[in-house]
Amino acid sequence: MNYWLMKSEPDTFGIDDLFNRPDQTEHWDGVRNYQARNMMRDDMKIGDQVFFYHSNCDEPGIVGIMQVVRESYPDFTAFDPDDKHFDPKSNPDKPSWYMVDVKFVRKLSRNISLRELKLKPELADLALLRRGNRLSIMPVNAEQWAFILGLENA
DNA sequence: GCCAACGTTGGC
DNA sequence: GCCAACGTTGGC
Repeated sequence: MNYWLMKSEPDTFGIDDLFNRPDQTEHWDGVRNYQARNMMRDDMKIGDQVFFYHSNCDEPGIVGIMQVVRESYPDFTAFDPDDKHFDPKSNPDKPSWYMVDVKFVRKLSRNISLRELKLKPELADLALLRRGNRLSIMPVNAEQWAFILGLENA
């Protein structure tokens, strides 16, 4: 099983929005970066666990856990001229962009903030903390996953 | 293929 | 609002 971290701005789509979705499930559309797309398309498998990260907000950090419940399929929002993430170069015959479905697992008992994560030498290699990394989807290894969960009740 | 200009992300 | 760090675009 693989572990991931996915970013979203809570003003647009936060952990509570996922919680309130029918079946507590949503497609993760709008990813328009090739590296992130490749991870979703090729590597994200059903059952993979994902940290939900709130970005661009008062206290950026990890707020919950979700899991992959559907593997990659074309991101149809790329075909819709009225959609914010419309991409004229993508079409149903040859889609450029893919997405997965994720399901709410649980909220963390507290927000494990970016500020806190940065203080931990154990997380020096976490992709989220690497200089200049703006990817919206990043891998987390098993050790990092366990360490971060260990912070929850610390 | 190079690279300058531009747009976006996202922490602060 | 600022700005660093990219990724993308397009002229050449």
